Amino acid sequence: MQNKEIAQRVRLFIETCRRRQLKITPQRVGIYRVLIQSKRHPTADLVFKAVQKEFPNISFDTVNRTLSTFAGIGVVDVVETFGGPKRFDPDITDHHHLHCMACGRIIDFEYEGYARLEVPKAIATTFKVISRRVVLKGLCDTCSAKQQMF
Amino acid sequence: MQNKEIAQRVRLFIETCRRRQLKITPQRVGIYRVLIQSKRHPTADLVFKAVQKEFPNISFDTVNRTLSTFAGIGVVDVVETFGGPKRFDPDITDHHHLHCMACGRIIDFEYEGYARLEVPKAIATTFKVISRRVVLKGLCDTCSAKQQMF
DNA sequence: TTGACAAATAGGATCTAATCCTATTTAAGA
DNA sequence: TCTTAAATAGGATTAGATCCTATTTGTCAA
Repeated sequence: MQNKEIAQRVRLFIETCRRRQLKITPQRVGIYRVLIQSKRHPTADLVFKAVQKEFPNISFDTVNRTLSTFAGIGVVDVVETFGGPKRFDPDITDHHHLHCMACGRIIDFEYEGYARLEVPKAIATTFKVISRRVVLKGLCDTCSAKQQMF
Repeated sequence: MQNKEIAQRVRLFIETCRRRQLKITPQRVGIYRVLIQSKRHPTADLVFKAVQKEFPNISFDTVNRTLSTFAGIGVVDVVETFGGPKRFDPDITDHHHLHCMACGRIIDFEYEGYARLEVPKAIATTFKVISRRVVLKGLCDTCSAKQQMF
């Protein structure tokens, strides 16, 4: 990601914080910068370790709490998992997930075929849908090569 | 669920265990019976508490380990969550999920529109898909009535 | 600018979920 | 039966997440 793009996204992020009356702290900006540059679906611990390079005294609690705050204002997504630590997704545009059941890897993909996954009418009336995603479980190429047991 | 249906499912379950060379222990059968009669998506702890009524000395570890074993042989599903304890789904037929972001409730639904969610060709060649599910996040009726903040 | 105040942070304590360890028991096949 | 490997109970340990409180800091109004 270009420095220019990062700066632009940080600017938008700051706007969002103001709109939501969240204080702009150096920690929050630092965490956000790490997030948008991290490879996909980091855990709080991974973000913590990365942010520590810039803020040696930052606490895990701050990172974790901040990630939840970000999720609350829609700046980051919490992705579906099948156990284990929470994972965050800085890519909040529409996309879908493959989950490898053997190694736990999550692979993003986009597909127009799912572009307008329509919500059944019966549901639309009782449930306010905010995001929609297709989740495919299975085995990635490396893992299915290794084992025949599934 | 009718006693007759339970007995039939237990019979099939026992067959599956034999096929996989798993010993048929009273604990396993007890856990399985609780599972198929439990309301949807119980945690290991919930299953544990229910099974304790029949087996006062059963340990949590046994229940938890057994649930993983069951998931391994496809007798139960581990469902996607967004943090918190693992949840198991005794309904292994195709269906989809609504997740309420406020109360955490998971609501099952079926919809023919999603019946044969085709897997993109590019993916089918590198990833062995075992299950497919549409996951909708949002707010259930009770929660969206309470809060306007999303 | 400065001062006041609510919000945010650091750091440790606590809680909860999950897994591991080991002695004992038990299912299943010979 | 007898044997053996698998499974269990129960406690210990680990990992992830949250909570608590004293201190610091961003923001807004004077």
